[in-house]
Amino acid sequence: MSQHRITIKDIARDLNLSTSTVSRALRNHPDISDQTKKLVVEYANKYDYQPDAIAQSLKNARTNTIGVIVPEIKHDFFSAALNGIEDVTYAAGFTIMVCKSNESHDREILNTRALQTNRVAGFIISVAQDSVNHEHFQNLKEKDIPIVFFDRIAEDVEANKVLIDDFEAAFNATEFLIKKGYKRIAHIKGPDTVLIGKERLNGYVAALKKYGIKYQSNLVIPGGLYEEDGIRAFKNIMKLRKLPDAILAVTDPVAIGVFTMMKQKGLKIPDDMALMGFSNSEITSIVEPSISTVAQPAYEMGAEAAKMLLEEIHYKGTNYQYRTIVLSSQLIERDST
Amino acid sequence: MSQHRITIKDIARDLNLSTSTVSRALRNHPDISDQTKKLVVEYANKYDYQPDAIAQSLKNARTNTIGVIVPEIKHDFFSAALNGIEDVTYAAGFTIMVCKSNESHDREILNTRALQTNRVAGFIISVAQDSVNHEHFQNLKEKDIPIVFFDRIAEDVEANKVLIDDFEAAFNATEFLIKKGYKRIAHIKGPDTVLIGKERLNGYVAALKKYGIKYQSNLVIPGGLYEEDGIRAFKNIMKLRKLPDAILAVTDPVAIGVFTMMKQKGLKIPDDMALMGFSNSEITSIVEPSISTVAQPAYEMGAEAAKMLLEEIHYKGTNYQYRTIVLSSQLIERDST
DNA sequence: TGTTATATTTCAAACGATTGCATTGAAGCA
DNA sequence: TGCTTCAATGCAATCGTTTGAAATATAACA
Repeated sequence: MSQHRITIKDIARDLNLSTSTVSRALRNHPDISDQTKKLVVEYANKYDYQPDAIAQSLKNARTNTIGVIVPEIKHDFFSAALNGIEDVTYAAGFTIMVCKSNESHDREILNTRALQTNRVAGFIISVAQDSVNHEHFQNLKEKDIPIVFFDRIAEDVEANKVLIDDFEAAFNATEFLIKKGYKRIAHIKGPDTVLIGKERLNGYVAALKKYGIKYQSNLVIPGGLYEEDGIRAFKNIMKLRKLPDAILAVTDPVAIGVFTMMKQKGLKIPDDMALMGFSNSEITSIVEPSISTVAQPAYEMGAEAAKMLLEEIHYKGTNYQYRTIVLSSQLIERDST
Repeated sequence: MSQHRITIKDIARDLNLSTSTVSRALRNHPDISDQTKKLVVEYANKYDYQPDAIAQSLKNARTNTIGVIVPEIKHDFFSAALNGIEDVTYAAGFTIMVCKSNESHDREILNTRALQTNRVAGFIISVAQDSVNHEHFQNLKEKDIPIVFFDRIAEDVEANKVLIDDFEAAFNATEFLIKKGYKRIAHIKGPDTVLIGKERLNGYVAALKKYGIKYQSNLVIPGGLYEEDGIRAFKNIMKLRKLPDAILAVTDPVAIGVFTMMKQKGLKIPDDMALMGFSNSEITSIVEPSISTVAQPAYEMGAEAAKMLLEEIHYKGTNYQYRTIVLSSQLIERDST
């Protein structure tokens, strides 16, 4: 019943050749005569021979698999990035192993172990929110396993990186709000552990400063990255003695959380309060009023990360130079501001 | 620099033991003395020994990897299903290789080949829209590689399957619209190649019949599965001599396409026309008016598919019985109807 | 015909882990 | 002392492929 797959040995036996000859014939080695090559290749095609990637990997000490670790899959930004990664790696004949850290440091560690155990040729990682240290990444580096970080960078790890200029993007977004005439702009910030959170906060602060607006710490609301964080933050905003007239949320999901709360409370957007998100999730363009946001090129970030990783994997020289690619983000003005 | 990973051989050499003893000690084989076990295990921990999954796979003729093929990643339904799959397989010590068919038959074939080459222990598949035949799946079956299909089933392949009762769900949705008093209910259908499309259409037709409403073929609009299909279909609907008073879309993305067009055309939802989607994407609850839809338990479908697959992989008996799990869908009434 | 060069092909080891079988050593017993 | 028994360990083959080196066959030349 189970006709197990045909191997090089089978071909060698049936054709009265040695496995080495078959192997070389299939890889078009110059030593092998055209006649033999033809024979072998035809036989291989006839019986649908496919080399065993596992055996090849063992021999070559390297797989054609890329390990990908993301905090979450069901999230427009990450699923778009995964699309980009998959397309590029697929085109290069690689396969991706996808792990999800669930924003947990421990699970991220286990993910790196599992993927390492599977000898992936390299890693593409977006760091978990709760990642308190990066020993597990340093560990990979010590073993010379290439890593590319995207969006959620590990600052202290030397590696290729793909990101947008979060500082600049937040600066522009804030500047935009200021120029629109908003006076009390609140910012719902991300977790302190995540670099993008810090950068975006800094951009916000810098823009206020440039326009001579006094920075008020009570207008910076601790938030998070997801919808429930936005909901929680909004409730805290509503407790303020004096309400802001605009909110800059650190991510779109946070903005969505705020958005639903605003509607629920009967607040008019943008008249009572303006709202701005971050990353141009599909949803921000469809809700009403549509939400202004900063478009992050998620697909491209994934694709660029994959390209860089493949480049590093194939690099043969001695001292490889890490790069950081900063993709441009784009402010998208909609009805919420 | 690159301190390559430590192997059983290294341990054996350093401890003056044979590799067999080390291997057995690590797997807690009864033949090995406690003293030796302790020695080996401590040494292994000290140097962070991790067995090479590739070598193990080669020996065992089986990996701890599950191959997943979905038509698309950036889609609420699939990314939620992927979450379910990842959680279950992760808990079982398996890793997933994710491929995306882009709804293309050819790419689906190449995906199955690539994953097979990587000797995945089994497949979880949602069939591509353009999949014209299923030889590549039959091929896997002949090699006794377990497959579980979810949502987009291959009817003609005997295997485990996870789906919702699309017929019933569409029937209920249509019945619901009828009871709400809608008289001319149009249906934007999916591609004929996809089973869920056919089933949903049948459910729609059956409900009309039950309530003595004459089936009008011009109210069944060829659509597709995605937003652009909805947009296209809506344009065709607007060409009808007599407009429908409700639209049942085959998927949420299609409904979203219709939704944006309706807004653009200034149609009042649900007064001018009601709208109903399929699968409860997050977005349907946030837009205004919110869109009624049929909730598909996407995460659970993925999780169930993964559980079934693991069960089949671990099955030791002789004649395995395939099952089809039908998860219940739930009609969610919102403002669009 | 013997020698050398060249074209093909085979041998054998290797990748890292597992496992049936053989070996070793010590204890137990007559 | 010789034999058996049993626990503990080692040997060697194996999974499927690759690859340096050796072997063989063929041709070419003197």
